[in-house]
Amino acid sequence: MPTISDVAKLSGLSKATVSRVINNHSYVSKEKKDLVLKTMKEIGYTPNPSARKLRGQVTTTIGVIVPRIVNPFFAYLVDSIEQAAYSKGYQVLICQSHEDRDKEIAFLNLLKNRQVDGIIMTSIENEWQAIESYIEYGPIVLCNEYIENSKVPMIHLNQYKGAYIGIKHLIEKGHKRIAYCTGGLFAEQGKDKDRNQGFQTALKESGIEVEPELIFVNKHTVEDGKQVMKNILKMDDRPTAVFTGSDEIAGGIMMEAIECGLRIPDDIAVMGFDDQPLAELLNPKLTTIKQPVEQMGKKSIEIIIDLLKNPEFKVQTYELPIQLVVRKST
Amino acid sequence: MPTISDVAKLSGLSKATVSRVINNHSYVSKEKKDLVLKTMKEIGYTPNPSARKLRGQVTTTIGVIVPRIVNPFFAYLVDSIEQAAYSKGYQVLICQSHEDRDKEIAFLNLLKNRQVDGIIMTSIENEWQAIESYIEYGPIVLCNEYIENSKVPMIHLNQYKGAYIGIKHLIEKGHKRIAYCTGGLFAEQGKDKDRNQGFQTALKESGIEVEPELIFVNKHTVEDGKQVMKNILKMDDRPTAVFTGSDEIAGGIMMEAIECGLRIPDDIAVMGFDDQPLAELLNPKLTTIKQPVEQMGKKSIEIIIDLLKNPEFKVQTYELPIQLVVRKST
DNA sequence: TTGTAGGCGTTATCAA
DNA sequence: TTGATAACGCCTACAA
Repeated sequence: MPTISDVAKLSGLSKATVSRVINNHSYVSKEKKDLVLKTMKEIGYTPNPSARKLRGQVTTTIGVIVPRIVNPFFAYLVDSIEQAAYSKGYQVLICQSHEDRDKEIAFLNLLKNRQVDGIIMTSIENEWQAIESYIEYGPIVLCNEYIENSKVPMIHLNQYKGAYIGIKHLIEKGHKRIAYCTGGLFAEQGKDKDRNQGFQTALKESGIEVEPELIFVNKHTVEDGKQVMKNILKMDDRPTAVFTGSDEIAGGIMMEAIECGLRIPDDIAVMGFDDQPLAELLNPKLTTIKQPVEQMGKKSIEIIIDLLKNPEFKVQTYELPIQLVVRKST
Repeated sequence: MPTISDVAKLSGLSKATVSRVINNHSYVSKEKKDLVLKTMKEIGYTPNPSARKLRGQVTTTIGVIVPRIVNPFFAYLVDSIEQAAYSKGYQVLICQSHEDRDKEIAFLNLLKNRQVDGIIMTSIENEWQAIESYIEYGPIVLCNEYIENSKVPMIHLNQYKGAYIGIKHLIEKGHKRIAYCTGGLFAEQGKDKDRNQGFQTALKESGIEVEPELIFVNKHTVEDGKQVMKNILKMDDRPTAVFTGSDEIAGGIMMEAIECGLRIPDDIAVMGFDDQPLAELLNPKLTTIKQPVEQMGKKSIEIIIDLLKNPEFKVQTYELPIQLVVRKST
């Protein structure tokens, strides 16, 4: 692999001059600049990123932490982030936390180590305080997460509203007994608390009581959805609709329901969350809450780059629109 | 960020000794070793990867090139590779080529630049010759691709057989007019040529002619599948079955067919490829060809690490089993 | 068993 | 406008 010294030697100039050309610094004569450029091309020179990072330059790399890439929601989010980054000359380092606290910390250390210029977090595993302590090493942007009183920019959706309009839709369709699946624990604090509140408010406004046996917590996967449906089938007094936390859970629920001869939405209505490509592939097509993944990715990159270029950049919160997509499952 | 010098100073030892401890070298007294370990923990020291890479050490990083991460097949493949790598102490750098030749070359340059120790390629965009020239910089392993007479290890599936058993299955079910979707161009060479041959052989064995109007080329997405079905619906003499190159195309075909009132498999049988989670979510559940993604990932990592540890490692080809999964769509 | 010193490739500072 | 040089953090000959 040719180095900057090779380029210097071959063009009869100093490393310093070559470096200036590489980094588009001023005070290089057009003549020498062209010579350097030509030589670089000739021997196929590429700057060594490790050396650059070590020297303490900008890395033009942004880390993106996601729980798992096999979750299509995050795959699309990462993809949109990467494309936005690429168009601005940045690389993206994809980091899967696999919901592991230690891995998350290890990725945050990339900031300390100057492996990345900034980090976009799409999920949070550790205490916020621990995470926030890393902002002294570089910008952190929250994408699709929301933390009260944090000092970092957040690009997020109004999850409260998402659940609210979803449940409202079910109520309008005449449902009164609505099962509810959350990824968290239906607690006041923690994951999905905003959605939980949207759910409760919507019910309350229609004078419907929350029935604890219709709340399913810690559900994430297709398999979870199947289990939920199995439980519902055992009930004497079944709910007439199910609101879920993701299209995948909804898919599992539908699969199991159809397997057992139930008709959707006549026997039971099912509602997803995310609006993944899957939603349109299900039969009947899934009514769901659309999250504007592409916009979130683009905005996150925009913000983090602004922050990089101007550390005084005003930290604020961006809320993107979330909307109901009515299809055939409700 | 603390450096090795900080650890050395604080523990009253030299950088060399600290380095030896970090890298588990011999000839360090237990006493000093413990002292160093303690000091490292105290000040939260982590070695700087850039410095290590620059110094020309192993990076314990393996690059994985995929076309796009939003394709679930590749998402699962990457995930299995990452998990296998992690369990052996390696990191994985996920590289999306987005089917761009230049990006692929840029990623190959990671090898030159010593950013990664080796590269696993799950797709190929450039001429093989150009790619192969990079093996002088480090091992390249092909995963899910096959190149005649290459000098690199390959972990792949018998795609010929995949298509063959799929088509055979349809024929056994009594189908004689079978539409065929490929990601490539139905050429003698190039992408999907093995599948194409399996398709043709299976037909020939049953005395069925290939009907050019039933061949759909360059199909990849759900949207493509919908288009294919639209074309089929316009035909006077419709095929009774469709063999596709991925579960997603199959999903698009089913969606459109159902939309237009066709029953699956009675009016038209549909067959996928991959056995993604989606296959079980479709209604009816999709008959498909299962690709052992997890095994492929694991094997690829195994091979590339063997190669890293022993450059004399004998290069060979590994074929993993591919199998038919019969569900309800055929 | 431990320490010293040099160099990996780059960029910034200073001097010319 | 250009060049020499030091420094980023680490590892490894070589010396002690």
